[in-house]
Amino acid sequence: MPELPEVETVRRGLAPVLEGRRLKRAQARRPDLRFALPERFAARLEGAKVLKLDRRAKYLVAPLDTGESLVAHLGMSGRFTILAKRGTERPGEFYYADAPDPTHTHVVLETDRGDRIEYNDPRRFGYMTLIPTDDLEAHAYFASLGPEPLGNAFHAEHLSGAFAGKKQNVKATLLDQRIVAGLGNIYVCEALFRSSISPKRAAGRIAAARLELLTTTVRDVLNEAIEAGGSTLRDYATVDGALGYFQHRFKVYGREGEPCPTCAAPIVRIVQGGRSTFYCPKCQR
DNA sequence: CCCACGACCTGTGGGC
DNA sequence: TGCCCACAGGTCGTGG
Repeated sequence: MPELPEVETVRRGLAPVLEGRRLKRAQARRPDLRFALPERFAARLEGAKVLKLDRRAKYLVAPLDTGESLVAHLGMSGRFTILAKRGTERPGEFYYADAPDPTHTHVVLETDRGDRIEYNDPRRFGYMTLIPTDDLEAHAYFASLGPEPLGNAFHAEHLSGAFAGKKQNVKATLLDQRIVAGLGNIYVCEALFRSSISPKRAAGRIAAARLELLTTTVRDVLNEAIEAGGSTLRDYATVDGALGYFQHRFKVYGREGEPCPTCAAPIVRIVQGGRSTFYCPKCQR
């Protein structure tokens, strides 16, 4: 599920049930996700008050009143489900229409208000840990991250500096979290399409004016996806029963062989760095 | 340092 | 129906 917009959507969904709540119970059903969970993981969570729920790049970061922060990355298939106490659902909470396979529910949290939050992750590429809040910025997960694409430090000058001299193609370069933090395979394809930049072009060989456009399209595509509630590629419904069905229509991602929305030439799929890239060879140069 | 590639793990969908 | 392969939203470690 998760690129930046999806993680942000999860953050917004979880914040109302977590922020200001005390964790009455925590359970780790296995000792590891992608990496080993820290020593006494559940015990260190139990009794802690969640001060806030933040996002940095694709990480969720929850500072606790114990001085530690719970840090979670959803990997490829991680998802949180809120099982709100019956009758207490509020707007902003959500569940997935297709219930996750319970055999892959690895972490369960219960708040002092009676809400239950489950972390499910079949592929187990996700990870969680506890880091002293004061040490977050220096931690290996965060120290080398580039700027937030929706923040003020992400602009054309940043990209021209980071791209200077790079022979690597721009697609792979934009996936490098040290250059911009939070982009993933889908939104890189979409932003390059909107910028008319070929994914095969060397990052160091993009004119300044096009980098300006690229920063704009990156922001736009992320903001639109966040507004749409994150593109989970699956339907989800809001707890209050509103028709929450969401189908984000990508322009190129996953559309091999379909006509380019601009010029009708077929969208092409290529492999770069072992991952699929979708683009229009006529529009993107 | 830069870059390409395999590894991690499970599920799903297409082709035969 | 069953089997096998390719592929999936991300990162990390290794080796050139």
